[in-house]
Amino acid sequence: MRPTVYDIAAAAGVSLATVDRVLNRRPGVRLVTREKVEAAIRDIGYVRDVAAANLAKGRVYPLVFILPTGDNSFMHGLYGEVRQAMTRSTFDRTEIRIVEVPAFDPPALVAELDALQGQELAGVALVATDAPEVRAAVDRLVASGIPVVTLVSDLTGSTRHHYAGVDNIAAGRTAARLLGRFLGGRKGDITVLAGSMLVRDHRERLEGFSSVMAAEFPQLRLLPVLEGRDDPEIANTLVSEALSGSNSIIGIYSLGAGNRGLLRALKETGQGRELTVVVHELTEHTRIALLDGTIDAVLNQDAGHEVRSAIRVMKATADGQDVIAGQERIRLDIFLKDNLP
Amino acid sequence: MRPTVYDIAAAAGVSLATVDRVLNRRPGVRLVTREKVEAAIRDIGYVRDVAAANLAKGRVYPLVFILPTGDNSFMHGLYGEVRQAMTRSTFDRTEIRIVEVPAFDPPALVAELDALQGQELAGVALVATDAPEVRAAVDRLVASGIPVVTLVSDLTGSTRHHYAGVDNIAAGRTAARLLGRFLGGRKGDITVLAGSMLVRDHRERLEGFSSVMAAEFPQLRLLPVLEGRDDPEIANTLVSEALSGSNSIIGIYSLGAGNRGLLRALKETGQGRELTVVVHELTEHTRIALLDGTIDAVLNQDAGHEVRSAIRVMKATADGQDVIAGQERIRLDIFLKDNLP
DNA sequence: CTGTTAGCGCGTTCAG
DNA sequence: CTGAACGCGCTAACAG
Repeated sequence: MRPTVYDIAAAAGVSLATVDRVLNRRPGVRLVTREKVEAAIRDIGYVRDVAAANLAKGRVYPLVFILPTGDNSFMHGLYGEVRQAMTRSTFDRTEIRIVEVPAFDPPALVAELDALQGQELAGVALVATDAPEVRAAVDRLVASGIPVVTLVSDLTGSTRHHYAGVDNIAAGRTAARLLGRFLGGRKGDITVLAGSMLVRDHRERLEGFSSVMAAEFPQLRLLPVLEGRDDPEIANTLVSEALSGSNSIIGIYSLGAGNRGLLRALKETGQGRELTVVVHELTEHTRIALLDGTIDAVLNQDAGHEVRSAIRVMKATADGQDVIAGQERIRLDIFLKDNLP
Repeated sequence: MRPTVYDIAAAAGVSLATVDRVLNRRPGVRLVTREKVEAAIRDIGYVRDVAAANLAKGRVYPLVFILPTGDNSFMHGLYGEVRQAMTRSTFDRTEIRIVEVPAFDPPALVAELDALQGQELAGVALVATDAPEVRAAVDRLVASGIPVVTLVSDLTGSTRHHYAGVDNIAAGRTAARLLGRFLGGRKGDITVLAGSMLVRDHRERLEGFSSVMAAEFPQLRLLPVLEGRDDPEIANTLVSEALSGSNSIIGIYSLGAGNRGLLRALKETGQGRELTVVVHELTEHTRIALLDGTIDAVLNQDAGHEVRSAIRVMKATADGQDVIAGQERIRLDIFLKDNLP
């Protein structure tokens, strides 16, 4: 039988309350007593039963997800996954609240972040816009003792506890190699469609993409990046213009959202041209395009996995526990038409 | 506050013990009483607190993993993951036992399966060898009330509760498309190295591979399948012979384990030839080969995810709960040299 | 057939 | 600074 608080009380020759105080780092225990108890804990190899502790405490984990507004399928999916998680709240002992902020708007994000100060939270997850003031606001939150995890897009250099998202440099590199190899030695131009260079994930994807392109596929030339703000309308316009303006374009890499617009442009302006296309995020639109051959590969991050992982990590961080690293690594999914879920 | 057993007792006008009896489908309750209680449960929207129940019961989940012996990195990895899981046993309330059986040996597997009958188990996970007698033995186990999940290789047509592994037909199809597109229109022969046609996962991969090859890459011709029994030595011999015997081979698909042997053959006999190679399972060997360009893509199943998923499913099945479907889907990982974990 | 009661492992008053 | 005692939501004897 696994040792309990009774065992350690007996071993240390103190009462339960004292054991509890040292377990929960509460004041009111003399140094000598504390050390005696800590020794006992180590000796008998005690591990706290979190379930029983939570039961006794009636613990719930109040969690906040800060998500950007935005009319694209990926964000819709992300919202959906968070709502799914809310569904399991009673079971998980979580209490999830969604806060919406305008996309690509650092001041708005900072305001929401600061508004969370002082609220008794077990964690906040945010899709970070990469700006110094956001970094500072996150650091303030962390300093106030709240577990913070970035979701989808990271905030390197901040003190956030964890990042629940894919390695975007690797994603860009992978896209470059797929595109390069699928083009099989052909020579021509590549157009890159991004959302905004204000978010780190897009910048990183571009960085990875460019470096592999330059190093390994010199016969392919990168055109200036198109910024579609993850908006289908803008994306459509930009890609249509690009395609009409040049017929040396043989490949497209769409590293942001708003692919609905890209697909429309491909169907209309791209009609009859042989384009190799790699895009990010599996949605109902990109799925169909993959199946009908309009695009060749989809790189994806599993929003459900990201949300569940973020929750696990926030809970664990809130209790000072550690997590299974391998389980929390968000993988880059590569979908061809053959391995769609 | 979420309703408890007390609330339902009050609502139904009975005692706790009676409530407990109907909750746990135990005998000793009159039909009318039972119905009254069930109505109350529905009315107040009661959901049982599994953690509290497990605490009260002192419940542990005795689990058995039946794994094949075999000197290849994938199986070593799988063992490692199960051992990792054993590490978390106290935390998970699991009690995991590993049973080893010779690989590709239906009678041995059946014997072990039957030996498990009557043991009070919360679940058994097995890497299934696909044979009618195995199917029957699994069905017997299921009939005796033990949750059974297949791991890595499925046993279609049996009554196993769940399969924790990748879709191997999709894996084969994906391999074909990667190989076909990476070869960019070149014409030549493709060699397939398998472990054994006795395991369903290998048969399915071959099936998926062949069908996409035939339908979409007619310029590529499949050579007769090599069966290496997932053994590095045998694989080395077979591949070396194949390569020496023909110089029209331009691609290789290794759909089983034992890639150490394949890699040796490629280094020695394949020296200087331009081969496009797709293999299964990321191991220390295939990782290096991917990085140094000996192979072009690795298809992988995350053994850690498979094991954790199998455990979650067995526990849930044992308690009659349901699982998050999306979470238990085992994805096919595609690794290029750029997105290695 | 049904009800009472004492725990499971832990946290938390409230006296001492 | 320390200890005794009760309760979290649920199960399991043991009575009736």
